[in-house]
Amino acid sequence: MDKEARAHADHAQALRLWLRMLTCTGLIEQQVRSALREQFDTTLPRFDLMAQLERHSAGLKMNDLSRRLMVTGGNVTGITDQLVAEGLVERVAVPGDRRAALVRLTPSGRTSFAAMARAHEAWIVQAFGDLSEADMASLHTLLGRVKTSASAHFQAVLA
Amino acid sequence: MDKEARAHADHAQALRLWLRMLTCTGLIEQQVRSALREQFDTTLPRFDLMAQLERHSAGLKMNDLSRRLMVTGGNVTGITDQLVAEGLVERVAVPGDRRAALVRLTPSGRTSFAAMARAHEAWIVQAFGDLSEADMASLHTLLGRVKTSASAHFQAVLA
DNA sequence: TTTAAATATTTTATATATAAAGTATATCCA
DNA sequence: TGGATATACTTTATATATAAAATATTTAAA
Repeated sequence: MDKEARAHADHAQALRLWLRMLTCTGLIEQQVRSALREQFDTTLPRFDLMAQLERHSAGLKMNDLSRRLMVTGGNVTGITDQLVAEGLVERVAVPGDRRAALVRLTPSGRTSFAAMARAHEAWIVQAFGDLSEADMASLHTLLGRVKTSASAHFQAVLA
Repeated sequence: MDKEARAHADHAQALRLWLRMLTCTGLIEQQVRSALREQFDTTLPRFDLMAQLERHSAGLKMNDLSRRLMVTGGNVTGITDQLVAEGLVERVAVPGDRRAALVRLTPSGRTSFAAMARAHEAWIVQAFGDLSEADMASLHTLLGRVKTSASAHFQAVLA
């Protein structure tokens, strides 16, 4: 196979791989969304936000949530408003800074999240159920390489 | 390690793997969205819809698009409306069925998509640039297992 | 110390997305 | 044939998501 043919093959391979990644992620994500809605009457963005707060019991500023969830601040405002309306989360004033507000789980939110997290874990374990521990370890390693590679070339493409 | 401890380890491993999959997919997807917007003033859903039409030059029914893109019919209606407004796509009556409409690329849409597809391929190749062919092959195989596993357990969770 | 710049968040306008209801047409079958 | 069903699509209401503008407050600087 000459250089050009090999380069062409690489392109097709990378594209096929990307499509399969999207398929896998989408498949599991749809399942999680669907189950969250049916079993807990909630959504994935709300679950994700609560998961961050669960790890930081003192609360997080909107800004922190925005960075950790990798979404815009306006988005965090909307989801937080929903969760506040549902009594699962509360905004607390920050003593030294009247611009900011800490968001944290209410007791009700903490209880509610615990149940969802248990179920969520079970869904994920089930989704990967046919893979051996070795499979999962290899996959984790290879995806680590993808993460590094994609991050490294991110700036280049934007520039 | 006893049975319970091993089970616990599995859970953590599956969750970590899932989070890493989400990170990788999100990283590349954000990059693609951003580049599509900056370089072609369009969006990923529009690109995806046009990609389907490119593969079926005779056109696809809304229904087909909905299944292939794995989104609801209402969603396809909205994106198609946008593309029609931009002159990239057209709705054509189906001879035997007055309910249905074929959607297909206009000449302008075909030209426009060709340029985007070329760039898209380059972005993806770049994102996976640090992986060897062997890495990509392994990843493809392992993700095949994930796809099968997640599909198999999909019904079980919903039931 | 007043202004300028930076930070934290919300608001606005717009684009996806979904589920569920609505409209129109086709098909089936008694 | 003609009414029940199914199919194809759109519409509606609502929830995410973004970018960009607006608001409020803090910090830095001249």
